[in-house]
Amino acid sequence: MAKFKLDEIDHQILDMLIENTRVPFTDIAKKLLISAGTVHVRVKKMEDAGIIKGSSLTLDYRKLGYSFIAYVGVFLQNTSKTSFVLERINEIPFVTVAHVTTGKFNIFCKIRARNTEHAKDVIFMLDDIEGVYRTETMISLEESINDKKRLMHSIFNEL
Amino acid sequence: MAKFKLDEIDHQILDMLIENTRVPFTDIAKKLLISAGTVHVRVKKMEDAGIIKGSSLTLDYRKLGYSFIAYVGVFLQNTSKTSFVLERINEIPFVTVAHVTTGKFNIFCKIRARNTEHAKDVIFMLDDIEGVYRTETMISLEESINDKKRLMHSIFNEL
DNA sequence: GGTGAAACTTCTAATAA
DNA sequence: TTATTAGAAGTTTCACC
Repeated sequence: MAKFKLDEIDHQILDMLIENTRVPFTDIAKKLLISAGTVHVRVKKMEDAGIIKGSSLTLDYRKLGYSFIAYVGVFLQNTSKTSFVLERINEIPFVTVAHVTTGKFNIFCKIRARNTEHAKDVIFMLDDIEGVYRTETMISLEESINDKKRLMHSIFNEL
Repeated sequence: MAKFKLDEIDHQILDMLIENTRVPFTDIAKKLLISAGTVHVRVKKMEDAGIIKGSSLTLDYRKLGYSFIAYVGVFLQNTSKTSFVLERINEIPFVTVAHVTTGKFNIFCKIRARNTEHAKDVIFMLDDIEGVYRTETMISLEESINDKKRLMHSIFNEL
């Protein structure tokens, strides 16, 4: 995968958009002392290059009644069943992220649920999938860090 | 935490914005057969209520040269050191997420790095934090699922 | 590459229903 | 609560640096 070259202006644009995707290009232009047209062209270029894959809202799931987060490690009976199991996992909407991993687990999921009762149901669904040997759950007591922006800064400073 | 009431219109608006935060309100209005002003008022209401916490770009970190993802479980010598350790972890920009957890680990992190070499450095930084007993790493071979929208649909259908 | 201005589109807030 | 509307603001294109 080729590393795309971004210059300082691109970095600054991404930096502002990462914090708020709806910040007007005219504001970005003003801050960076360039024209709004330039911002537009550069954003488009980054979209075309696939650097910017999309944008999404950050919602407060607690306020929607979903305050439970857990990570669930999945052990398979046999790694050849990985894609089958992933397909089944994909049918459970409360699993928001899943990775195939090396190390302790074969598959590693993040789940979101209303409460412990509901989480239990979700974990049982995972346990019940054919090919799953057992699971191990880590309940999140607190999401302490969640920071895209800091990473971005490091990436910028290194490039 | 009170559960905020969203009606079908709100759901649909969120649904469209989750996929693309820059979709014009006029487009949303057209699709839902309401006025753009109404879309505006409803989005503002959801922002004021804190349901919508913000928006962010989805970037392709691989294209930026960061294709390595791992989860790292941290064992502490003593849980009383949790907040101290979290502060130190927070100084490592390549740790993008951290949760305090029950279960196997005391703290659970997600890291992003350029490659295995770089990941090793990051993990060593975690290991070196005072109060950290040891760590356990799970390397992501493949991010198979990452879907906010599906969760949103379930939340909508349940409310 | 970038600019600046024109043409076009969207947003927003006030008013009315 | 929702719709309309009109002025303000933002986006996008393009001829020209």
